[in-house]
Amino acid sequence: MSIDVGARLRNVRTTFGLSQRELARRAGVTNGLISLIEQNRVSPSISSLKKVLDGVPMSLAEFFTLDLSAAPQAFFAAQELVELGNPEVSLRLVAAQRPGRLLTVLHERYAAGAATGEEMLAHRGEEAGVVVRGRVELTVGGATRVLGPGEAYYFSSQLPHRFRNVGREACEIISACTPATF
Amino acid sequence: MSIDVGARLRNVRTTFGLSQRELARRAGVTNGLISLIEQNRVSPSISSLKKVLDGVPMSLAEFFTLDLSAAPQAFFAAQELVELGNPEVSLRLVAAQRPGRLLTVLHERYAAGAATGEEMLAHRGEEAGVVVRGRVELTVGGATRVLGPGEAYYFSSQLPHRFRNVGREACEIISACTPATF
DNA sequence: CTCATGCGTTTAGGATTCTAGACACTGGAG
DNA sequence: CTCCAGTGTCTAGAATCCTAAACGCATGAG
Repeated sequence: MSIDVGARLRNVRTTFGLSQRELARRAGVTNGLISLIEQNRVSPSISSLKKVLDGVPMSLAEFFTLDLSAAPQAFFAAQELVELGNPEVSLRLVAAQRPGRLLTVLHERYAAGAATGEEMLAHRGEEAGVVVRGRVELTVGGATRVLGPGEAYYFSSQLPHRFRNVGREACEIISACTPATF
Repeated sequence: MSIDVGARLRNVRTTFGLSQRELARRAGVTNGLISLIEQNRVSPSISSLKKVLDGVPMSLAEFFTLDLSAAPQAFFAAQELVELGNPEVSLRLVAAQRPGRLLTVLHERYAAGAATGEEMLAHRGEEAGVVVRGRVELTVGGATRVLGPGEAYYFSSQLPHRFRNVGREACEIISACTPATF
């Protein structure tokens, strides 16, 4: 085998921020299998590799087309950003496929009235961003503020936080956080 | 499995004019395995599918990227022709990937002094072509003739035949044969 | 500290793939 | 016709994949 399936899979999995167990759960296989494949201790059957990639999701064609030796891509067209959200809250990730990435940079778009959810978010690291369109209500550790175009934020992600679009139009934010959480 | 690996492999194999046994020999596997894969009776491991495709040859990326549902390609850039020969005798095949192809059309290029080999060729079907550059000596069933640019040939492929470049420059031929032998 | 939760790894054994060889069929030569 | 060489298919058993369950190691909470 000249092609390193294990390294490819590990790259894909970590790029999408999944643990072996989480990917295994989504794919309907065991975490042990993911481990064995990533160590090249087995050469998976097409059917099981297909199942695993469905959990990402990624096609077999994309998987084998990945060029790991290529110099990291520096520029990305809008269409190249990877969509992680839903129709209400669109989260478009910059450089999703870059291995060992330390930053998560997102182009976020909230429909009118949309929010990050009922529960407050809280995770490790720090995050910051700038509003580019519309008006967004940001709550951080008990404090709440409405931000408009050109205004920005920066806080420790451990503080419970939530974004909510309080305007009547869609709003857009460019955000970053570290370490990479997506 | 939504992806039909068996049909894909059978398409690839027949497109290249190989029998299950011949492909198996080149790939270093058994003909039974080729049969089982093509019937989707097994889901091959990546390592064995890789071995099989190496016998064609074709990469895993190409294999999974094949779009069998696409309308047949009608036009081909020079770079899209598939090289089947060697540095001495270059054979560039038109529409190599088209399944169920009845014709083999080649852009052939012979280096000075190069020939199709010591042995005479003989196979089923008929073939024809036109010389576009240089001078080529063509032997068919005991008769020999030197052809130059604009001259052509047509014969039953059962007759033993051989091509030899007798000029001092490279020569080129556009040839066709049916049924598809490559 | 202990405990709980999460991580990747390892292993025995059941499930599947793969090989070696035989089988049946076809087309061409003598 | 027989014989030969080619084709694809099938099957028992060896080899490999895959699962289930455990392990050891971290990190964070109480």
